[in-house]
Amino acid sequence: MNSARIDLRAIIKQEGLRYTTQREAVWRELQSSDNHRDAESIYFTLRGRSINISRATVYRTIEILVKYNLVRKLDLGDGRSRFECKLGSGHHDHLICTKCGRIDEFVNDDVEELQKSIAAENNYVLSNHIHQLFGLCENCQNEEDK
Amino acid sequence: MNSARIDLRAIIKQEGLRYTTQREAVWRELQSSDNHRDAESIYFTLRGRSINISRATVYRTIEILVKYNLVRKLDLGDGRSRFECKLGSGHHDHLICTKCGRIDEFVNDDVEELQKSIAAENNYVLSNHIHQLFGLCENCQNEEDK
DNA sequence: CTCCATAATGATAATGAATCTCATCTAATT
DNA sequence: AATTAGATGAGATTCATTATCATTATGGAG
Repeated sequence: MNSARIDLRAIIKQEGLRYTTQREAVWRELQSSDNHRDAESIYFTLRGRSINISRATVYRTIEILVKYNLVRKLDLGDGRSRFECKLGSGHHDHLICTKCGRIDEFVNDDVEELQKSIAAENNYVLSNHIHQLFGLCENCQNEEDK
Repeated sequence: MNSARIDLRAIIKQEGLRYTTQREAVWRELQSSDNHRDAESIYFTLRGRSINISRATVYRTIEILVKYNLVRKLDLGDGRSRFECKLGSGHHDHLICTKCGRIDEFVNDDVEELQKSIAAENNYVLSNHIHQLFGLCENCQNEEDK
């Protein structure tokens, strides 16, 4: 895998933007931590590490990372956006436990193929999709039994 | 199809709730109009018909309709919830044009089956899902050519 | 290395959807 | 018609996110 710092710096520079400590910090945080992080969590983690950053800058930086396809924005239905680094893992969709909030990822090529035919049948040119399965994860099913 | 007014009144009564003009109006509006309505649009439509109603009541009524499975809540990714009447159409998912906002519906049993196996493989008990395909509709593809 | 234009930041105000509060109103039973 | 608990409306509140704008700092020029 490429060094992420170099990747971002290159892109940032190429666009005539400036490579700042805040932008680097957000990008590192998104790479090093679990996926499905929300902006608030990133904000507090960085503040906790004595990195000067504001919420606005967290959002602004994520916006850039999304724009340059380094980060994917997720809407898991709980009112806040989640973000995941796109390096190091291919496309996947999500299973979400409605009880404990656990998030699992899945990949299914058959579904992807069907999406293409559905789009074709309806004369759409597909750009992306949201596919989320909600239910009870294994642990929470067992909890229900008690 | 059953008379909707009777349906709602019956459910409302059965639950010890009260059948009000506001609740009837929201329900009628959701039935008679296109799907994918948002709360604000319902609010203004009803106000435009000289029906006394507040935003809060629109939201409260929709909450009841969703609870009793008469209405489905949709999140189409534009920051506000949409609602569609569940009478008169079976389960379906959505194709959304990213340019003009057009919304089409699709049904695909193969995908539904695959969702079940994906859930099973991951030891989830499925309760619902979100499946949305984003892209350019036929009209907007043609616009691009010009 | 210093200067400097201007991009980026931070504090805070603003926005917008959705919910909550509470005084007032009204459905519906007696 | 009286009663009472549920329902409503106006407005306040919340929460995530975006906009504003004065201040700061990056990075190329000299």
